[in-house]
Amino acid sequence: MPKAYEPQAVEKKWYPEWENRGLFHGEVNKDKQPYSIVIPPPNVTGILHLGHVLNNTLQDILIRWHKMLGHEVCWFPGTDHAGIATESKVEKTLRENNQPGRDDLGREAFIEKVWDWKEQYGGTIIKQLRKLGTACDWERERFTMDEGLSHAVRKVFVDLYNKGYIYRGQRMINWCPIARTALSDEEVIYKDVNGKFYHYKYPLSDGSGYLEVATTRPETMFGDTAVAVHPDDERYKHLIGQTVDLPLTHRQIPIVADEHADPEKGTGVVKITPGHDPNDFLVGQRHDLEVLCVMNENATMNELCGAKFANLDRFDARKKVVEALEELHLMVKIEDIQHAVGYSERGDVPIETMVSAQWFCNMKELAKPALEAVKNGDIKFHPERWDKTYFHWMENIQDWCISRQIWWGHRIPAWYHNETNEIHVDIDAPENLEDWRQEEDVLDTWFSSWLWPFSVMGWPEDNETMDYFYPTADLVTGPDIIFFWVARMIMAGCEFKGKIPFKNVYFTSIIRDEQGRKLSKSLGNSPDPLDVIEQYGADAVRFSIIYIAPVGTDIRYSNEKCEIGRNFANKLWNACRFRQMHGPVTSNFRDLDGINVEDLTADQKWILALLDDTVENINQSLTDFKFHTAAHELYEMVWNSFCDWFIEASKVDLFSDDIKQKNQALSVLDFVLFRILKLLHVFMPFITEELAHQMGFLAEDESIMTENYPQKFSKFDFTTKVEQQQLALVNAKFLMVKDGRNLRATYNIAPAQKINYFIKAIDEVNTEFLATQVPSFCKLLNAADVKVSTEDYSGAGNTPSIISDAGTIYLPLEGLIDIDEEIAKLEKQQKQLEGWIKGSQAKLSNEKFVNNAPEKVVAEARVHLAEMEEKLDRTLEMIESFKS
RNA sequence: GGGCGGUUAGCUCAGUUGGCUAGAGCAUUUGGUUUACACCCAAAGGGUCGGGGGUUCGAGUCCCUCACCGCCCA
Repeated sequence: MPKAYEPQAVEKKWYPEWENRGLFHGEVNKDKQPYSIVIPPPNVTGILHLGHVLNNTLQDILIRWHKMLGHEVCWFPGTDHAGIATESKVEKTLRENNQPGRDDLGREAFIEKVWDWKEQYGGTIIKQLRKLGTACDWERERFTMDEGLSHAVRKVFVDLYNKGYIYRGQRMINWCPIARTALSDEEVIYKDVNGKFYHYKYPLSDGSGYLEVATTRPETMFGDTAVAVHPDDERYKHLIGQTVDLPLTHRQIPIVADEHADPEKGTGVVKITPGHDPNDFLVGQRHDLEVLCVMNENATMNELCGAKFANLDRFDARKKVVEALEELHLMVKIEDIQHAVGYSERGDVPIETMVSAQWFCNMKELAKPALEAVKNGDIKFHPERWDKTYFHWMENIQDWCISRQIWWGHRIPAWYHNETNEIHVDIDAPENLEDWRQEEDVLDTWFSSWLWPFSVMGWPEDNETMDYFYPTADLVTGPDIIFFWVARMIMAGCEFKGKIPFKNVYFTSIIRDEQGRKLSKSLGNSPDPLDVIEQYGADAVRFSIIYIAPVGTDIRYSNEKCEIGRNFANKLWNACRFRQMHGPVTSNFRDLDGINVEDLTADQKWILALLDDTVENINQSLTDFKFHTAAHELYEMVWNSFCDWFIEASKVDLFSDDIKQKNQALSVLDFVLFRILKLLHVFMPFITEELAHQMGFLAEDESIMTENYPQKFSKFDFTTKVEQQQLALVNAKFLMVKDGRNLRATYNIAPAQKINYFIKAIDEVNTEFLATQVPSFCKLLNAADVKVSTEDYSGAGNTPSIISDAGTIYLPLEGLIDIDEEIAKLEKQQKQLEGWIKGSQAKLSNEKFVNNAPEKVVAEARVHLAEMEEKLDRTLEMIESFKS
C-alpha cells in the first residue's frame, strides 16, 4: 500500500465495476421494502456545478444507506430538456459559427439541430455524475422529451383541458424580449435598481388646467387609456367623467374613479396603461377600458406610438418621450428612486408585462390536496420552516402561464381548423390533418418536470415498477425551485396518481463562495467540480461538502476546504495500512467469535462501546436528514477516538509476545475497522470499497455496497453499571495521559526522551485500575516507567505535577523547576476552583433549584461539587508542600 | 410593506425538549524524523454567545425589543 492514498485509480476502477455488476439496478422485489428517489433532472446540455455535487451526494448517501439497510432501492436518473435555455444556447452557437439561424432554418430544421446538439453534449452531465460515484439506476435513465414522457405531457394537457383547468386567453403575462416568449410569474427575478420617477402633466381637455401623474415608465404613455383618481379624493371628485388630452398623441382619455389610485401617493392621480401593467389591467377591466399593446415582441415601440417613436427601443423611447414632454413644458420634476424591476433570467433584461394570448392552467383545485398533504404531515419538509413558504404560495396560487413561444419543447396538442377555427385538443392529431394547423407554442419545461416522479416510471401505462416504487421516498432539491418544481410535483402526483409523489423533501443549502456570494459563471467564482475531484478525489469532495453543509444555512465553499475530506481519507487509508503491516485479517472480524466480554481489555471495551454509540448516532442522524452531524460524528470517532487513542494504545498488545493477546487485539481492530468502513461507505464509496478489499474483509466478487449497515452490536452489553464504571476509568486514564504530556511540553522535555512519571491515584479503585495500565501509560507518554500508588509522592513540593480526575500525576524533575511559578500556577487553579465551588454551593443551597431541577441534574451537581472540593484539597496540599 | 433565516474563538461553523467549567475544524504559537500517516503527532493561547430588557432556581438556548446582514414574496 502506498504511504498516501491516491484516489484517481481507485475511483476509475470501482465505478464501472459496480455498474457492470448491476449493483445500481433496482427491480421489483416483493420480499423487500422499496426505497426510491427521483433525481432532480439537470438541464440536458448543462454541466456539473457544485450545487449538483451537494445535491447528488446527499441522494447517494440516502440510496446507499437504504440499500445497506436491506431495502430494494432505485434511484431514477435523467435529464430535462430545459426549453428556453437549450434553445438559446443552440441559437447562440449557430450565430457564433455563422450558420443559418433559427428563423432561417425554420421549425423542423432547427429542432433537428437542437437534437443533434443534445446527442452531442447531452451526455456530459450524466458522465460527470458518475465521477461523483452516484448509484443511479442508469438502466432507467429518462429524458423529458422521450416519447413516453412526451405522451404523458400530452395526456395531462388534454385531461386538464377537458376538466376546464387549461384554457387559452388574453391575459397579462411576463414577456422576455430576448427569448421572445412569455414566462410564468415564477420565472421573473426581481432586482432593486436605481431608476427615476417622472412627474408630468396631462392637460384637461376643457383647457381648465392639468392633472399631474407620476411614473417610472413614461414610454408606456402611448398605451394609456385613462387616468384614475380615488373616488373619495375631494381634490378630483369634480373631474371624474371628464377627459384629458394625452400628450404626444391625438387621443382623449377619460378620468375614472378607482380605488387603485392612492390619494396619499404623489398627486393621487395615476395613469392607467391596461396593456402593460397588471394593476392597470384590472382597473381597465373594471372600467371597460381599451387595452393597447404599444410594443413589438422585441420590446421596441410599435406603430401605435406614432412615426416618431415607432421601432425605437423602449429605453430610447423613454428618453425621447421625456425630451418631448420637456419641450411641451409638461414635465414637472424627475426624482431618483430605487425600485424593484422584474428581470428575465435568460436575457438578463427587464421583462415586459403585457397582455397577450397565451395558454393558462388554473391551479386552484390542484392546489387543495397538495396543500393538505403538507399540512397533515403526509409530506414533510426538512428543514420544516419551508412549510410556511409553501403554504403562502399555495394559498395565493395564480393561474400558470404554460405556453412558450419557442420551438424546443412539447408542442401544445391543440389544432385549429383552417376554416371554422374550431379547436381540437387531443393526444393525437385530428383526421384530415391538412385542414388543421397545430398550435405553434410549446409548453413550459416545468409542465413536463412536474410529472417526473411518475413519468419516469412509465406513466400513464400501468406497470409493476410504478406500483412498487411509487410514491418515492425522499426528494433532495434546492429551495430555489420549491414553487417551480416541488409544489407542482405534489399537485401533479395528487391529481394524476391520486397519491403524493414523495414523503420527505430535503432542501439543500445554497453554496456560496468564501465571501458569501452566490456562485456564478459571470463572477468566475464557480469552480469546476471535475477539477476539484481530480485534485482531491471524489470521496474527499463528497465528504468535505457534507462536512461543511449544515442544515438550512448557506455554505461558504472554497476548494481548500476539500482538504478536510482528502486528509480524512488519507487518515483512514493509513489506519488500514498500519493494520495490514501486522499481518492478514483475522477470521472473526465480523462477529468477534470466540471472544467473551471478560476477555476484553479495558481499552477494547472502551472502543467497542464508543463504536456502538457512534453507530446509533449515525443511523439516527441519517434518519433525521442530519448529514452534517453524521459526518462530524464519524470524523471525530475515526480520527480522535480510534486513531489517536485506541490504535496508539493497542500498540502495547500488537507488539506483545503474548500471541493470544496480540490476536485478540487484531480481531478487535479488524472488527472496528470494517464497521468504520461500512459506516463511511455511504459518504466515501470508493475508498471504503477499496480498503474493504485490500484488507481482505471482502472477497473479490463481493461489494461493500451489499453489506449490512452497522447496527448496535448485541454480543456485548456495556450498559451495566460495572461496565460503565470501567469505561469511566478508561476515560480518566486518557485524561491523565493528556496531563502527563502537558507536563512534558511545559518543561521542554524532548518528545523522544524516555522519562518517568509518578501517579498518586485518588482511591483504591483507581489505583488498582491504573496499575494495570502501566504499559499503556508508558506507550502513550513515551515513558520509561510509571509508578502508580496511593502513597504520597516523596518529591511532592519539589516536582511539577498536574491534578487530574483519577489522581495527581508527577513528572520528577527535582530542582529544575521554579517554585514560585509553580505556586502561582497552583494558586490560579485554586482561585478558579474556589469560584466554581462557590457557584456550585450557591446553586445547591438554593431550595428552589434542589426542588425544581430534575433529580439527575441535582445529583450531577452534587457529584461535581464533591469532585471540585476534592481537587481543591489536593491543590491546597500541593501549595503547602511547595511553600514548606 | 409582509414572511423567513442569520449574528457564538482571527476565519468557517456545531451546540437536541433551557441543566456539568460553551465545542470542532482551519489559522496562530511551541516542540517533534516515537516501528500507519508531515494529507502527520504532541502541547498551548484565543469567546462578556450582536445590543438592551424580561421569564426562570438556572438562558447561547424561551419571550419582547433594537441594530446589522442575507433570502423569498408583494
